[in-house]
Amino acid sequence: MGFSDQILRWYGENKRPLPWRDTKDPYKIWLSEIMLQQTRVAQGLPYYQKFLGEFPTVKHLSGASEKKVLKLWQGLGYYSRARNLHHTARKVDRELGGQFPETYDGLLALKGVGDYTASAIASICFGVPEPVVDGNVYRVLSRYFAVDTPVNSTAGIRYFKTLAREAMDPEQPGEYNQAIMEFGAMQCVPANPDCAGCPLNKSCLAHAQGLAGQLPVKIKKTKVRKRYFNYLVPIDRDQKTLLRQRKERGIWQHLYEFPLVESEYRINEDTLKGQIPGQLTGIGDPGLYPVNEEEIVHKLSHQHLYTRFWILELQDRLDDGIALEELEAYPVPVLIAEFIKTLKNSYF
DNA sequence: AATGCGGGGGC
DNA sequence: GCCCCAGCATT
Repeated sequence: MGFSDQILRWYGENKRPLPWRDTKDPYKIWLSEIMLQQTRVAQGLPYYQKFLGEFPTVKHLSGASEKKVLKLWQGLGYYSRARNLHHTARKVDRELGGQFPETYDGLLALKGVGDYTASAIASICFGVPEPVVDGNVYRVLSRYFAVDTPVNSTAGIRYFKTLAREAMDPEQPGEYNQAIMEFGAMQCVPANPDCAGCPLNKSCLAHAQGLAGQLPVKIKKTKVRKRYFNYLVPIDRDQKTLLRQRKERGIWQHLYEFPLVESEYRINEDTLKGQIPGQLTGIGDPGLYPVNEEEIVHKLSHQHLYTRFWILELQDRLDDGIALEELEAYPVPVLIAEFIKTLKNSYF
């Protein structure tokens, strides 16, 4: 029995019943694939259900505001996915007659759809024999065929795509693609895989050579940047506050946050006072009170954000003040959402 | 060819 | 603390 047959047999006996497994609706498959990019099934699943409940069709998603889409996406991370999702929904709805492209190339042209996602949709929805290569596939193939080429090198990416194409079952590409990914997620796991209990261990080359724990090989690149955030949380005489939308490139694009004073190094209270924009203070001398003495360290993949929040008590009225109850309508980073939560529990 | 982009969970 | 997760866009 060949590799693909073994994978498909294992899948038939072990697959999880996931909601996108019982459909070939391109909208639902596309939605699930975008959400699961660099995201575990357990984390993405509740978002998938939420989105389908709110937007049953691509037309519903197209008709929503970006703000609403980002709000529903809040907490899932990599927010460009949500922006591209919204953009592509409008394109499909308004320019493609509500129909998703049915070819690999057509799908690849959509924003937010790369090689992996185009292959996934094309194979699952339209039976196109295009192999998916995600983190699971890299791991399974590198072990089963004992390949130590770094999977994130240029040569590795090309090699594994070819290997994946040769290993797949072109007769049932959708089933096979889901099978190998599920096998990687459940059986051929990154750490401490249960090779003794694996039905493929007799033909797995890495297992024969005792190399399973050392594959796949990756070129590592971890450099964490430190940033220092001081958030000014205005409270005006009407108990209203202020949010601003992040427009610049970088983290959290298009999400909202309180007025931010950022610095390359840690600053003290007096320095911070000098950095408060006059536009914010208005008339009178505002009171500045720290909420957290100890910095909150918010960790992103490549950044550590050392953060303090300050209440800025204003004498007069904000022009665009937002009542505390209205804050929940705005898409905000988890760091801000957590703060708002504590604010409601303590300060008010 | 490299880099930036979130947040959560496992070990 | 480090690694990984149904990757993609940009430079």
